Amino acid sequence: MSSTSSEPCLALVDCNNFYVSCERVFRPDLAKVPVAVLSNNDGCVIARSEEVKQLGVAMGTPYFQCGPELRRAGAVVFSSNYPLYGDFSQRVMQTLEAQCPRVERYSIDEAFVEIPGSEQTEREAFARQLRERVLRDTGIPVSIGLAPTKVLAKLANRQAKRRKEAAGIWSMPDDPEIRQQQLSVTPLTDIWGIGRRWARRLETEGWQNAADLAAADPAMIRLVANVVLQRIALELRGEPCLSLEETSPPPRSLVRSRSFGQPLYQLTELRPALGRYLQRGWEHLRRHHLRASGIQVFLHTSRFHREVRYFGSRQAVIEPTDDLWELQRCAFALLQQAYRSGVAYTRCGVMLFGLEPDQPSWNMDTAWQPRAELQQAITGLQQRWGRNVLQLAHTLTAAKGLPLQQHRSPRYTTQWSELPVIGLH
DNA sequence: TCTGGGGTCCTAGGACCC
DNA sequence: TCTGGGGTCCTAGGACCC
Repeated sequence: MSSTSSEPCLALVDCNNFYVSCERVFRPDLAKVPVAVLSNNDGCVIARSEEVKQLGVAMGTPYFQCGPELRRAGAVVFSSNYPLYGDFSQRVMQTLEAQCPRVERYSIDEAFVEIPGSEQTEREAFARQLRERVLRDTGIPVSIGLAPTKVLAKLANRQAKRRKEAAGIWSMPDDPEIRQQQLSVTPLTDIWGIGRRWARRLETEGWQNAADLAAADPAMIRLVANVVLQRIALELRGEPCLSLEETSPPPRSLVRSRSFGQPLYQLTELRPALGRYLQRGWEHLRRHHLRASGIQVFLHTSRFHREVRYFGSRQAVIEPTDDLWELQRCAFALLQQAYRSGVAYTRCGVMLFGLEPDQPSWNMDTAWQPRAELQQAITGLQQRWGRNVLQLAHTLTAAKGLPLQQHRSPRYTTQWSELPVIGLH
């Protein structure tokens, strides 16, 4: 077995139980206590501490089902606090970028990084140092999986988390036989990019685990499935097909939507809710100097009830704009078209698509000038005082559609008024 | 009673053009 | 009025991810 290899080495750095870890940074008293974080509207469990996993509470379990059990176990439960998690994510990523030659921010709690060094021991030492650094600088524990490709790094990360003796760092073995052995006990659904559907499909073709897929003829996989699966199979063999993307292309669309705290029936109740989501989307446009050339509005009933079901949506292509009032006029018109009366709506939302960079306003109609200045003023005030300093009045009129958030922790790092207070005793 | 939100990529099929 | 094949673009829907 060679401990030196010329293969480039990637690593997947993944924050452990990320949202829970964020909550614990400011609540060290919860270090050994079962902790769970709920989705918006306090609907499902979306992050679990080790203790909660031990209880057997699965990811995505509705809170109303596992709530009693969590209470019996003395668990502490939080509503999700995205400003806090976003801020911690930023800190973790910046720490990685300061230490690693190349970094791809993959999600709020994961990054692919390039690991320097030609020997496994050297790389693992680097990874170990990186792990300690992130923990020291941010308070967030991470796991690191090392491998020559992204798909293998994902699997290595799983082992880093699973194996106690790994202490958060695990390398995919270089030796082909040992690696094959490892892959042969890896079910298809553990592979990044293969969900339940594809796993079933591949099994009927005779591929039962990751080793089978790695050994299969790539052309055959292309034939049976598609190029995505073919690339995954090649990556399982150690042939890189997915490169490290340090810069991501700007998003082409954005969605803002929420479930309501209680069902809504009337257009007059839906408009303020939609107005709030639209305003969030508009803020994104302004922050990133974008305009939208299309808008879609959707609203629907609960997926979980048998009574009247309805999923309505309407869209329109529009002149590229970042004007809040114009967007709102379109959104409300579309809402009106998609709306059916007598239906219990549990969620609505708006999608802005065809996003493009804001052009200098060479064609600015003078009639629009005051409105552009007004928008500029709003953006300025929001940047200085926070987004809630100014909102369209009608969005405040009905609090009915507001989602439940009964367990939210303070926004320790993003609101002056919610800074943690350290007392001397 | 109570079940999240925000994305990407690929494919198939239709419209249209040369 | 008859005749063919191939390319591009767009959209809807499926699958997957965190």
